[in-house]
Amino acid sequence: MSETHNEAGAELLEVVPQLMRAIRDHMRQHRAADLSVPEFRTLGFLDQHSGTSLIAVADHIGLSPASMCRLMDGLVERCLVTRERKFDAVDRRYVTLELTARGRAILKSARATTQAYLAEVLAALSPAERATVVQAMQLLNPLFTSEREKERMLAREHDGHF
Amino acid sequence: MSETHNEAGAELLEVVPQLMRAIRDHMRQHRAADLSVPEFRTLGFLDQHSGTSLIAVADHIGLSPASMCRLMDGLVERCLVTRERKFDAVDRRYVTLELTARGRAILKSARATTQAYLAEVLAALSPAERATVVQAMQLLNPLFTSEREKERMLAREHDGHF
DNA sequence: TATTGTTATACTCTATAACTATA
DNA sequence: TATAGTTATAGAGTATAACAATA
Repeated sequence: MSETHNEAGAELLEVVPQLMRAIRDHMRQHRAADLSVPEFRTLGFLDQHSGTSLIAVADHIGLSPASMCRLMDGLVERCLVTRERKFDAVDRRYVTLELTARGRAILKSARATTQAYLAEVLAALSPAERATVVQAMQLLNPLFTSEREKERMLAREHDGHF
Repeated sequence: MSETHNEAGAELLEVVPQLMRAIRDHMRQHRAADLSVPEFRTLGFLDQHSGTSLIAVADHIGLSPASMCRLMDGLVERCLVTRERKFDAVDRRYVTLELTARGRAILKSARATTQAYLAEVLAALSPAERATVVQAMQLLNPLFTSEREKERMLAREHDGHF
């Protein structure tokens, strides 16, 4: 366990909570979209994986199935997502989740607003510095996907499920 | 608002919540220290700013004074922090917050454990890649300190308070 | 009047456990 | 038996508002 490992770890531990708080506070203040961070991420996942199942979303976002189920209740109630049980499905235990037109619109608007806020803050950096940030995020991204999701993605390759 | 701003913003929005969840989940699982992320950060701040006030900590961590007061109740109850009203103080509205020996020990242990976890994950990166991560965090750190804390640090220069 | 800190209260987020339906 | 999803319940975390003491 070298010094550089620990230095990077220490920096993450210092900075990530601040970043997270800034993002969360911004989203909370911005009443237009009225999405929590997990709700926002859920809509983003459904946008890219239309028709996916509850457990798949839960694994990706990192929530328990029960919590995701409740979160989804809220999204369905607000008409941002449709949740269907298809009785002619191959496996009738699965539910089919899709964005509505309204869900797509809200996602787009929330994404634009939050990215604009972040862009404003990041404007203090030089283009080269921003490139460093992008690069770091791309390095970190694959390291912190949940074990469950990795298993699911492997299983998908074999089964062709979803 | 150039493309690079938005790209960096988009990456942050994608990756930061995942990082945060990994950190939080790890801390929650690790029952030894039994600290939430804000509690951990609070101890860290008190370690570096011994004798500071409630509002100063609240501003730094990004919690309302009321929430920080409750969080501090818990730390005091667990004998990790002392909270004193000094009746010979210059300004008797302020409270004096300090780590106990136990608080310092718990902080050190929690920091070691979490950094070890992160180091393990970051071991998948090359030294150069880890350096990129460190650099990015150091760039982001000053950008996301709260407005209130900036004001407070300016005021401190004038007043010599704390 | 303004600020520090506290208490009261309520709401959001999340997890665990127990359950149903399907495989 | 095992898995997908749901419901019930409880706990953590946080905010707002109202308040006390001090400036």
